[in-house]
Amino acid sequence: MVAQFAAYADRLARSITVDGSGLDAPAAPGEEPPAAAPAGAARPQGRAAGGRGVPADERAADERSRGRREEILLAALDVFAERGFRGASLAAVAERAGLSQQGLLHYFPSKERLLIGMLDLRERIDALRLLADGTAPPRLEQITQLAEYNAGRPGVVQAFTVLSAESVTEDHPAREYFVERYARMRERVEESLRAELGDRLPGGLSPRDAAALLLAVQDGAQLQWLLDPDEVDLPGLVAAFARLLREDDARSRAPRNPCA
Amino acid sequence: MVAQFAAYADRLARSITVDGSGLDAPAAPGEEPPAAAPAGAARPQGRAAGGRGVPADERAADERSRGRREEILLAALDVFAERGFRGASLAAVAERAGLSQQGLLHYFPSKERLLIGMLDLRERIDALRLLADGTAPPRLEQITQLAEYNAGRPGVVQAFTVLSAESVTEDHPAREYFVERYARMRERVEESLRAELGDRLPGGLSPRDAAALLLAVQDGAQLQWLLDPDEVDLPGLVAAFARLLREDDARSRAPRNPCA
DNA sequence: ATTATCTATAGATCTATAGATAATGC
DNA sequence: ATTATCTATAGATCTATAGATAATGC
Repeated sequence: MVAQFAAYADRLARSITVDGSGLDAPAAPGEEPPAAAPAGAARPQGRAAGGRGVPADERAADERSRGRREEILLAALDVFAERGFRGASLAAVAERAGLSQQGLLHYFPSKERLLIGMLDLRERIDALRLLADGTAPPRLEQITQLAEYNAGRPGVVQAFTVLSAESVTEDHPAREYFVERYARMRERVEESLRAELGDRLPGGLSPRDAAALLLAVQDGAQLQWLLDPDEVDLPGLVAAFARLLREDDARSRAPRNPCA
Repeated sequence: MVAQFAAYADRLARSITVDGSGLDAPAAPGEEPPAAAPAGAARPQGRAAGGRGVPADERAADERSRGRREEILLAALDVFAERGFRGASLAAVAERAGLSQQGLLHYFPSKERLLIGMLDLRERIDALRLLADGTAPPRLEQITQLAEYNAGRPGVVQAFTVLSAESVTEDHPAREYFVERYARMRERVEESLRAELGDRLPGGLSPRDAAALLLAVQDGAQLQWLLDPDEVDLPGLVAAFARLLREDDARSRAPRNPCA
């Protein structure tokens, strides 16, 4: 399943490099991933890879370099998803990206910087996705759709599930990233829920707690789904929780005693 | 925080070895953990460790060996919590347990077997805990209390958060364990919810989905709590979700149209 | 000159095996 | 004889540095 993601992400990254689009072109179902670069099949020296179809401009070298960097970052996402940060080796990422380990270190001076670079790229991709959805705070409906979207990208889900949990371990380079990411997301989701459902939620739940719960449900459901995709319906679970939050929206707004 | 757990677990393991009790003696708040065995401070050769206060019987050697094994397993839990399975070294576990790496391999012939052994021990401890609570299916209230209990044992929580996520990676020795653990827990919690709340839950939620969601909430909230304990109230979130499930328990049991 | 690569390698781990030594318990 | 340990070490990695080589673009 990781390979399937790689196919999508590969095209995605190319498009982002070129013009920042490509986010509306999900992988056609059943489409075969491109054959992975065979081990040792490094391209001819000096032949940069990123520029397919890019009009040459004054920053051609930059563009090429950026394309290569992103290829490496996508390989890193892939390998970190498969083995975690500690379990992945630079050599494995390099092989996936089709260059030598030392070639990789030319772009990212350390394994840690590679991880940070990969998380930054995902951040930019996600930001683009959100922009495409407009600038209004995301509605509950859209958050639910995210689970649907994620169910088609097991590689990304797996990378984030593995890395976020790993990040709580000692001296993990992504710890700060995840602490801030969750704080930011709690804020954002709280705001959305408040805008959409008001301050009064079922069970006397505060929008703040509901936000944390919604994120918790996503993460927890993803873990169960990764372990047993046939038994666990990821989008179904997230949608069910969303229904719970909306449940007596109508009822609680109705007068307490309809008979009076 | 891991050290704090170690203090508790140490005593716990001793008691379990001796008579299977000790589960009702949680660590006194503020109690200092015993100083960790300093590196290299191996005990005198041939002096087994597990038998403190154990009446000598015909299986004295077994008992001693079991005590030592459990000491090692508790060290393993500790180290795996801190670094994950892939990030932990046998030498680190051995040092924590106060023997050499090769001494450790005398008890567990491989790192994989050490992990399995550790998970098995937790399983047995949890089973004892459940037995102490009686044989009836756990009520929602008790499941909520579990979060409270867990909030005082960050080491165990961290070990399970890290290892369960890591287990979705390639060829991870705990994958099967976690697949089965979650399947089993979904069944058990579903049964409990059905017994307590019936088949009709808020939002048209099925007891099956509610069970998966409850586990997801626990795991997801634990992750956020591990990353930022000051910002995230673990037991509070789980209790809030439980309230959501019970929310219109009374209301939905009432006749649909109270005015008729 | 800069950029993209590579080969070679130092230095640190890491898992696991081999085989020795000492104490315990029949 | 069995059990608990240790020392020594093989063999495999793994990260990162040093320094060479080739192509590109001023």
